[in-house]
Amino acid sequence: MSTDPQPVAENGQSLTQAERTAISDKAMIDAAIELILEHGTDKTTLQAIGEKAGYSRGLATYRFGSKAGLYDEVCKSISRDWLGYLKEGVGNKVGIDAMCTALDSFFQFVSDSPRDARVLQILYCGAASPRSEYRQTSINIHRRQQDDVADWVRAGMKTGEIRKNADPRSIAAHYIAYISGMTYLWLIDPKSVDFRKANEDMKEHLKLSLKNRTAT
Amino acid sequence: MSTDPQPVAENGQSLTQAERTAISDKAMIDAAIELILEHGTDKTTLQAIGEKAGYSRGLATYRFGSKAGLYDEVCKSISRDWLGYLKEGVGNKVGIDAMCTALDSFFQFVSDSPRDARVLQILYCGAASPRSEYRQTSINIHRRQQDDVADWVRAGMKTGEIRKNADPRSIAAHYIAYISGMTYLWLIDPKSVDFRKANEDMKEHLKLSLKNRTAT
DNA sequence: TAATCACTTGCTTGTTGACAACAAGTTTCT
DNA sequence: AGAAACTTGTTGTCAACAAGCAAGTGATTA
Repeated sequence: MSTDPQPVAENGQSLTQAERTAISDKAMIDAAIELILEHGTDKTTLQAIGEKAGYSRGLATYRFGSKAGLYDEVCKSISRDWLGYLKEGVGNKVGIDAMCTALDSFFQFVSDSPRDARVLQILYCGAASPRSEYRQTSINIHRRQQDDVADWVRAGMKTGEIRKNADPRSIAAHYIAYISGMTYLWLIDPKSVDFRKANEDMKEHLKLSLKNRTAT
Repeated sequence: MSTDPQPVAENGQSLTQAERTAISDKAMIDAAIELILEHGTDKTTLQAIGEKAGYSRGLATYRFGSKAGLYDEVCKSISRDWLGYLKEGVGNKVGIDAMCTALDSFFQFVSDSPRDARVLQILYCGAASPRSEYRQTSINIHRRQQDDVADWVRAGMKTGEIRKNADPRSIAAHYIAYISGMTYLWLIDPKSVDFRKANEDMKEHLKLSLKNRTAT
């Protein structure tokens, strides 16, 4: 629909194979994001995805193997974007500062790309089903997020900023659970939640509960 | 399979219509819970549910209208159980005490009925999809939970236990997001999370951040 | 009280259309 | 010419609906 079924480069020359697959992959992932937003994962069909991307009903299966395989790629694709925001914002920060900045980065990501953020959350939710074929992707992402946060906490403890009796893993679990749960609440019922205010409160809360009070 | 297709009361008398539907409804909801745990929502079929419950492949659709209608009832059924735990534990408590006790009640529910808890979380996740037919049920439940928590906070502020500048709605959102997110993490990757310890930390955290420090 | 008959409700079976997945074909690049 | 991208033909599964069968209900009559 939106794309030429036989795309041609700007200069009129024909495309390489690699370019063709890159273009069609992106077109299908974008189409999938649009359709998931509109109809949810269950009710979007591979036919609709292929045709919205400007190809045939069969290409999505051919390329990604299965519906779950495509969703897995969508999940990874959006995650990469989000990771870009995170790296840009947090950089080499550690401790409370890193945790607060990551909250800002996430809010920025949700504000800039609410559609992607919604779809990512929908896909994470889909991974909750037993036998979900992209569950492992969600597990890996959430494990890694918890590990990163725990590292920030440990580093903050080393500098003396964070109190010595903090439990990095437990704090990381709380922190990631907060983001995950908040995003879920925002997804199903945006009006019921003031994401910005909640994040500001969370930042206060982190400072209050993690700061070393015996500090110099 | 497990139940007689034409059930008969203990005394040998035949059943009333109401009894028959109650029995078959419960059998199908129980069967759905088992099958969702094993195969997830997508891959459990109405045929499998009907037959596991001891009836025909068509009864589930006939009774609940659709697969989503059945899942909606499963969601409500488990929610009622959980609400029982909550009422039993919290009773008329308010403030920090209510919030801490609710965490204990939830952990108790998850420990006593991990299968139900898992299925409930899976269904909440399913409600994240746009056009999910039981999304409204999830919205209502989460709204109500946030309202209850906000009321506890307000009541705690009135008694002077909770600091005057607290924002009940924001605190409630954080609290419910924590539970929701934590349950998700536990669901997809039980090993990555120590639910009991996280709850203990959360309780500490609530006391620390909500207590009125200008108190008598 | 007991028998019967019209009606309602619970439940099953037949059928249809939509869909994912696979296989075999066609077109485009190298 | 061969390989890779892409399309089309086909199959089995499933949700949903519709039509029918069986069991329960309640009023009437004797």
